[in-house]
Amino acid sequence: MSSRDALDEARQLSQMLIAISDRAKQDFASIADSLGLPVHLARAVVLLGTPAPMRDLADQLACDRSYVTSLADQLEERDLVERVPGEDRRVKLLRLTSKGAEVREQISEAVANRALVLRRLTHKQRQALRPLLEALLQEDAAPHASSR
Amino acid sequence: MSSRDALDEARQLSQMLIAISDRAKQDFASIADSLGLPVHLARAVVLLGTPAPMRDLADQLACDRSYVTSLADQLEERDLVERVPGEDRRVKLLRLTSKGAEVREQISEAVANRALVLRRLTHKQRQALRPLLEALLQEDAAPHASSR
DNA sequence: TATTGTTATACTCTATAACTATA
DNA sequence: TATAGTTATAGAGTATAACAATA
Repeated sequence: MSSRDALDEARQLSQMLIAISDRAKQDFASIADSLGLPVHLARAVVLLGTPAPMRDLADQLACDRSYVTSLADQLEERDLVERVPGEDRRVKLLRLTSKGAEVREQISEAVANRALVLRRLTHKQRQALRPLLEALLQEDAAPHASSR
Repeated sequence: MSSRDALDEARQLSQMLIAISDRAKQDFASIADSLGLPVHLARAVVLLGTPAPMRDLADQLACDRSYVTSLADQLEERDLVERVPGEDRRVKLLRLTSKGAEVREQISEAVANRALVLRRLTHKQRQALRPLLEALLQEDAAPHASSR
């Protein structure tokens, strides 16, 4: 019975967390949209605060290198990014153009301003929230003998 | 300056929330996978706790009716769901078969057991978390004159 | 006329495999 | 031989549009 309650509580909290993050993603999508960008391009722009090898971007986006090629093509078409040669001559870095940097600034500011955590929580509540989120994000420790 | 800090804090917290929900989704995906189900079918099974018109499922999944047709086909192939006629003769209800109900029970239990909120938080922490999440999920109230 | 579910079709996002140029 | 980026192609997931049956 109390175990059942715990499971229900877990389900509820999990669903709330997912709903919250879905909202945050919607917010991001609508910001990207207001700038005329598909979400995946906006994400890439945000990640390119500093010029990076295409390979690194693939790692950060957890996607294939070939997909980064297509992202880079789209970003170049929009004049947001340019490919610049790396030291290792196999490598190409993606670097924001000045327009790209401007767009990145706009996204970044809009995201922060619309953030649910700012609109809905007081400073004190945010302070209370952080350690809870940190606990949730702990890496799986050396698994207990019993689990799994 | 303190405004800048607030924006950084907002970014951090938002990213943490998204990371947490991504994990929860990964967990769900791996549960679905362990039962041999694609995620979208597992989600549908979870939603079908009680028989529902295909139209309702489309609303809950926020997808097109035509896509529900294809979900229903796949679920029927696996003998998890059957189409039963509704009162309104245009309507078909999706109802879990006994196998479907069993699978639903398995998913539900696995989800709750693996839930990060149970694995990482104490009871007290969960109690502290809930009101914060509730605040984050408040509907947008009558917008302030200033906003937007 | 409007709505439910279906069918056929097409699109978007992303991956895989094979290729090139370097290392 | 292994790695970075590219190309061509294919797949999964989902939508759109037109349709039949019913309301």
